[in-house]
Amino acid sequence: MASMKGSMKRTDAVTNRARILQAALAVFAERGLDLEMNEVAALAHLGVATLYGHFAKREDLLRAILQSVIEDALEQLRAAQTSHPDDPRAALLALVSTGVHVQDQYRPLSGVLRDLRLIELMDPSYVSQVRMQFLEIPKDLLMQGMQAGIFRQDLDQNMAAVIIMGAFHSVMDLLETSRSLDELAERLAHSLLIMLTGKAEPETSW
Amino acid sequence: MASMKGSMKRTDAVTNRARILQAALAVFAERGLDLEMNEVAALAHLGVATLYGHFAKREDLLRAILQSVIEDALEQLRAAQTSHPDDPRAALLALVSTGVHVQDQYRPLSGVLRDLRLIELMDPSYVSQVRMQFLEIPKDLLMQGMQAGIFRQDLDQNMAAVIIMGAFHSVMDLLETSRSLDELAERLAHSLLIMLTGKAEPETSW
Amino acid sequence: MASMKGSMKRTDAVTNRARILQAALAVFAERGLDLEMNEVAALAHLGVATLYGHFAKREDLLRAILQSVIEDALEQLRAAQTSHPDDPRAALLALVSTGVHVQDQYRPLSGVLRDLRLIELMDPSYVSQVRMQFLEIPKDLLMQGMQAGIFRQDLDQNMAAVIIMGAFHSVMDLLETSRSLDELAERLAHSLLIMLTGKAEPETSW
Amino acid sequence: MASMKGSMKRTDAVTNRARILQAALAVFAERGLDLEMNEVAALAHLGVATLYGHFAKREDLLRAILQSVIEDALEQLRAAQTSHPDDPRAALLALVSTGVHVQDQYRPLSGVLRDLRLIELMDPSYVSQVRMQFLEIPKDLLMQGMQAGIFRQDLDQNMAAVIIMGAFHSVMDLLETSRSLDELAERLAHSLLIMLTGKAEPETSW
DNA sequence: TATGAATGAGTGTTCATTCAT
DNA sequence: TATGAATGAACACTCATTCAT
Repeated sequence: MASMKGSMKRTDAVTNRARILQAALAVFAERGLDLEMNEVAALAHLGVATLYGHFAKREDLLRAILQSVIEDALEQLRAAQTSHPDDPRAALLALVSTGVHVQDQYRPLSGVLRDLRLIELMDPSYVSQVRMQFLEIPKDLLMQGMQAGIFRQDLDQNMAAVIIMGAFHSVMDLLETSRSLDELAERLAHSLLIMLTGKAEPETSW
Repeated sequence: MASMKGSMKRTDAVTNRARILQAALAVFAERGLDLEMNEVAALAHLGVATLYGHFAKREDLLRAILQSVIEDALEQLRAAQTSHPDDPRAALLALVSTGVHVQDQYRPLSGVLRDLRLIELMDPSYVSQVRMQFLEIPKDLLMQGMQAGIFRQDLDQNMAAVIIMGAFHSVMDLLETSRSLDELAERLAHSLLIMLTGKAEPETSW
Repeated sequence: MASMKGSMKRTDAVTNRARILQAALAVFAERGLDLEMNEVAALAHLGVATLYGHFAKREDLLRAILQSVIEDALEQLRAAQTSHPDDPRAALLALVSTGVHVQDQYRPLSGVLRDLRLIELMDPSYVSQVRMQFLEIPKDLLMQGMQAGIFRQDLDQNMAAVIIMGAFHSVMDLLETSRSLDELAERLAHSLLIMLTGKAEPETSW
Repeated sequence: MASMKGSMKRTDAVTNRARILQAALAVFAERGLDLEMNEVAALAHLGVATLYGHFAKREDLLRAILQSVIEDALEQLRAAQTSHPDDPRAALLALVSTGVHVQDQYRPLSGVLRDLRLIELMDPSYVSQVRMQFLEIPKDLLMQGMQAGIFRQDLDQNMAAVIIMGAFHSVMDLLETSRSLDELAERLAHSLLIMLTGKAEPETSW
C-alpha cells in the first residue's frame, strides 16, 4: 500500500487540492451533505489529515464543493442557454439537455438546495441568490423567445422558469422509460416547446 | 418522574405507535433521512427503548415514516385530482394547491425520493412504483382534460405529468416572492393552465 | 469481557457518576489537566459514552474534578486548622500535616491553579477566589496565634500565609530525605513554628 | 515567500538553533510541557522540519528547553544569592526578588518540576539533582547568614530553604494585591527576614 | 411493556513526525 | 540544510442499539 502511494507522492499541493475536490465531488454526488471525510480521503488516495491541510473543517470542504457544483451547474446551463442566441427553440433544447445531464451529474443538488442544513453552511442570502441565478437562466431564454415571437406572449416568466427547472428534477423519474438521458431530454424539450409556443411542433420519431 | 407521566401511560400500544409516527413525521419534515432516534423519542415524550419496542431498527421506523408520508401525499394529491371530476381546470387548480402544500409539509420528500439511500431502505421496485403512482395523478388529470377537449391534444402525458410534478418542487424557490403558499399555487396553476390548454386564460388579479 | 462487566452492570446512575468522578480523580492525580476520557472510562470500567452521559464535554468533567478537588482540599485544610482552636501550635502542626498530605494526594493541583488553561475552564474570578480561600486558612491560624500571643506580632499575615502554603508545595522535594510524609510534615511544622513564634521550640528527636 | 525570508536565511545552524530555543522558551512559558512543535516553528519563523533537523524528537526539544530553563533559573538565583557575599540581608532581598521574577518568567516551571511526565523526559536522578540544586541556593544563603550571626541559629536549613523556595511559588497568588512584582518581592523578603532573623526589621513604607 | 442509562463502533479533528523538493 | 505538505495514530465526541429494572 505504501509502495502504491509512493509513486504518486509529493504531487504539487495544487494538484492535491484538485484531487480532493474531485474526490469530494464524487462522494457528494452519492451522499450529498452526508459526505464523510474518510471516504473522500480514501477516494483521493490521500491521508485524512491532508484533507484538513486544505480544508480546516468538514464544513469548509462542503462549502467548497457546493460552490464548485453550483458554479459548474450554472455555467453549464448558461452556456447551453446562450448557445443559440437566435434560435430559442434550439436554445431550449440545449438547455433541457444540459439540465437533465446536470441533474444526473449532481443528483443530490436539487434536494440540497432545499435542505435546512444548507443555511448552517452558507449565508442564507447566498442560497436564495443562487436559486434566483438558476431561475434567471430559463427566464432569459423565455424573454428572448417571447421577444422573438416564438414563445407565447402570455407567459409568467417566473412561473415558466420554475416549470422548466422543476422538470429537470422530476423527469429523472422517467429515466427507466427512456433509452437514454438524451432521448429523455429530447422528449422533455419537445413537450416544453409545445407548451411554451402554444403550437404543435413538427413531429419527431417516438 | 414516572408518576408525572403515569397519567398518560399504559395507553394502548396502538396509541404509542401513532405518537411515535407523529413525532417521527415531524422530525422527518425537518431532517429527512437524517432523523435521530433520540429526537423522535423526545418529541414523542417516550423513552428511546419504547421506540425500539415498536420499530426494531431505525430503518424500520424510516420505512414506516416514508410509507406514511408517501401514502398521505398520494392520498392528498389523489383527493385533489378527483375533487372536480367534471372540471379539469378546477381539478388542476386543486392539484397544484395541494401539491404545493404537500411540498411544504414534507419538504425533504422530493429529495429523498431521489436519494440513493432510499434503495437501501425500500425495495427498489417499490420506489419506482411510488414514483409512477405520483405521476399517475397528473396523468389522470391530463387524460380527463384532453378527453374533455379542454387541454390541448398534442401533449405527451408522461412529460406533462413530470412537468406538473416538478413544478411543485421548484416553485418553492419563489415562495419569498409571494404573499402566501396559496397565492403561489394560484399563480403556478394559472401558468400551467395556459400552457396545457394552449389558450389564454381569463385574467386573475395579480 | 462482557461477562466480567455483566455482573456489575446496571448499577445506579448515581453510583456510576461517583465511579466516574473517582476514576477521573485518580487520573487527574497523575495527568492533571491532560486527563484523557478513554483512560477515565477504562479505569471506571465503563464505556466512553457513559462518561458523556454524565458530563457532556471533557471540560465539564474537568470542571467537576477541579471543584471536587478544590472543595476537598479546602475542607481538609480547614478541618485541620480548626481542629485545635485553643492551641495554635497544635493547629499549625495539624495544618502542615494535612497540607503535605493534600499536596501528595493531588499532586498536580498547585501547578494547575497557576495554569493558563484554567481560565479557559473556570471563571477567572472563581479561580482567584479559590486562591484566596486557600490563603484564608493559614491566615486564620496566624490571626489566632498572634492574638493568643504565641506567634510573633510583627507578621504580615498575607505573606506568612503565602509562606506556609508555598512550603507545602516545595517540601515535597525533600520527601526522599525523609522516612515518611508524616515525618516530613513534622519537620516542616517545627521549622515554621520556630519562625512564626520567634523562639526556639522544645527539641524533637531528629 | 522563499525570497522574503531569503535575506535572513542560510544563517548558521547555530543561529537557528538559538532561534528555535528562544521560540520554544516563549511557548514553554505559556504552555509548559504541552508545547506544540508547530507553534514553536511559527514563532521562530522556521519550517517545522527545520526544528526536526535540530531536535530529532519533540522530547529532545523539551529536554533542551528544560535544561535551558533550569540552567537559566539556577544561574539567576545563584547570581542573586552571591551578589552580596557579606550582607545576608541584602542577599536574601536579591534572592527573593530574583526568585519572584524567575517564577514569573517561567511560570509553568515549578509545576513541571513535579510533573510525572518529567521522568519520562529526563533521567529521574537528574530531576532530583536539579531539585537539590535549587534548594542549595537558599541553603547557602542560610549558612552564611547563620554563620554571620544574622539569621537565627536554630534553623533547619533544609526546611528553611524549602520555605523560601516555596514562597516564590505561592506568592504569585498575591500579585493582584500588589502594585508590581518588585513590591511583592520586597514585602515577601521583609517577611522572610523577620522570620529568619527572629527579630523585627526596620520598618519600610507600606 | 416502558424506560433511560450504558455501550461501542464510528466520525471529525489534531499533532508529532516524515519526505520530496 | 530548510521547507511545508502529507500522514496515521490518537483523541473527543455522537448515535443507534441494548439491557436491567
